[in-house]
Amino acid sequence: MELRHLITFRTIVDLGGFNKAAQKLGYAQSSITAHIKELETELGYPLFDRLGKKVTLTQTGRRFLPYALDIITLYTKSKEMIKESDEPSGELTIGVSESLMIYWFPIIIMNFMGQYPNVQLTVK
Amino acid sequence: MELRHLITFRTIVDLGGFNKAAQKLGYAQSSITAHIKELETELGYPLFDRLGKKVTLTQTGRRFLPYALDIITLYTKSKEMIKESDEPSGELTIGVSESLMIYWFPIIIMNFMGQYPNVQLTVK
DNA sequence: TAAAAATACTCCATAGGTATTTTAT
DNA sequence: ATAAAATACCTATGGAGTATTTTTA
Repeated sequence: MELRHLITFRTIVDLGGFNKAAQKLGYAQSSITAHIKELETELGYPLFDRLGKKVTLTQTGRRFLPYALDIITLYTKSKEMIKESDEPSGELTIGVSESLMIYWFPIIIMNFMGQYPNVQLTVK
Repeated sequence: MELRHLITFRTIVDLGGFNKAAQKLGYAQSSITAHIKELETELGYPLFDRLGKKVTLTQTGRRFLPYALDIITLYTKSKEMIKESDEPSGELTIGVSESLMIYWFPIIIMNFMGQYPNVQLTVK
């Protein structure tokens, strides 16, 4: 199972067609066909009814959709989580002289807070 | 993202090594290395600390594991669900003559009930 | 006949295997 | 010295594209 097949699947459902999905995802139309064919083969059932110009979810497709969506969001979240937990976080207290505070510090603080939003900064 | 990479990942964690995972999953050891390398590249972080003879989960690996497990079970469930909803289910009531009932019916019923466990069968 | 998907084909990337090398015990 | 993973290399499969054909509205 390839995540990008699920993404293709979802995109077709969202946009209502293989062509549109191909455009949006930057694939050739035939690649979209291949993605879905792959999924269908793996699941053992067709996901779409092909009716010439229109394409509709089969019952299997309708049932499979929520699983596909869940898997996509799970993987997305896992990546976000990894990224986030790589960032500095927690509390940080620093002391600084008044003169420095006036000239340089505001800029430095702004930069820092922008870069590390999960650090709770206290200035004394 | 390839589901089989996640399965490989889980198997390594379960068995505690690339070689054992390779054996269990029927891959060559180098393929296991490739699977993990692929995952690590995609996530942007190493999943294991390689310590010569031993292999340990990194912090990222530990954090990613539950997501991997969830994705695997989700996909597995989706396939089961599709299979099940393909099977006949519901209630079925049939009438049968006594003579037939005595000789053939028991066998037929047993077969039927074995094949379609979701059909509630009533014999009159 | 026009719009959309399937198919045929071609090319290249990559998955998986074998054999070898590296590394920590 | 040994057990385990990484690496180098090779082959075959398959993923993606282009061009064409099929289909039904």
